[in-house]
Amino acid sequence: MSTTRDGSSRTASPSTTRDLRSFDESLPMALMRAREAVMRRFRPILAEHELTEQQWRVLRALDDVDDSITVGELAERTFLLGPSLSRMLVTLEERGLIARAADRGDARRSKTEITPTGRRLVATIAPRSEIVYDEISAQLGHHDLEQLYDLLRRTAAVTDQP
Amino acid sequence: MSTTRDGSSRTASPSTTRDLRSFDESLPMALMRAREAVMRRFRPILAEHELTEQQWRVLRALDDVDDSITVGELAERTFLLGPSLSRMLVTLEERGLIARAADRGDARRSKTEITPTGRRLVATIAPRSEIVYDEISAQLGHHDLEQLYDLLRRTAAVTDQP
DNA sequence: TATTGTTATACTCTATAACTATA
DNA sequence: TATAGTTATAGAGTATAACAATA
Repeated sequence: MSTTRDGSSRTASPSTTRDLRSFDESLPMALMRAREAVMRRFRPILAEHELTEQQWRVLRALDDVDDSITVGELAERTFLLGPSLSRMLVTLEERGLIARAADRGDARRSKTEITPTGRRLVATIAPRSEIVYDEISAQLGHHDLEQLYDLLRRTAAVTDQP
Repeated sequence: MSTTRDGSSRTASPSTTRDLRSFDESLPMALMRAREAVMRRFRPILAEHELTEQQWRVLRALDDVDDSITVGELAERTFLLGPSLSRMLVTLEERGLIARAADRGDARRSKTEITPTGRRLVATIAPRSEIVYDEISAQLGHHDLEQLYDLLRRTAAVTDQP
């Protein structure tokens, strides 16, 4: 690698002004490429179960919490907008994968939880997800993988406070 | 961090079977969160210039190559599907940001290039992109940032050959 | 017969605003 | 008056198939 990023002009650059890191090497693209590589293996598995990537995010997020959570909380965790999520929850409820109930105490809030059927679906898909994970773990090694997580966490933290 | 990922059951896990890494900690989500953090700062800049994230990817990819490239090549580099790209190119051409011409030699191929207007737009936006980049660079430090790139590259390589 | 790119079609998600009902 | 969630609406991207032109 060893790309010059110290503010000086880059070696192969025809421009005198400071360049963007080349497209292929830009951080957003590097992140997207890594994610694509992971998801490319995983999307067919989801498709078999007629789940979109976003619906899977919702199920996984709900599978993680033991209790039910509000729509707002769920939107934050899944990076989905309220309106998108709202309609997705209708679909997932119709499929019996999630259940909703009004919050006792604050009737504006609607609490969502995953159903046993939903948990079974997650449990069915989970092992296939592990295979992809293991490939990456084997490739990078445990130490480097943890380091990747750490670097990603620190990157995400940079712009957490807008 | 130090999550147990060696195949043994996890400490806080109620399940006897092998768990998924928790949703928040899953690799795709970690990658998405990092990317979101970067793009959250950048999207408003693109919106000012009425560009979507995908249109920006196309312009950046074309700005990178000195020559014109085929639609297929462009699709690969930008992670866009042919039909999506095809329609986007019409829009970008109408805006005078790109130009297309039939390939001499193989009339099936259509070669695309960025126009001077397109390059000016990229040059206008680029410095704002650098600010975001510098924040991350400052936070992680040069060494760790390069390491992040290296780890992302190795992650992407894992599933390159399906 | 295979390849390159475009069109057609249906669906999903994004994004913003407006609305309902609570608080 | 502010908040939580839904509905409305417009637009963009995804995905697959079908198609035209060319190799």
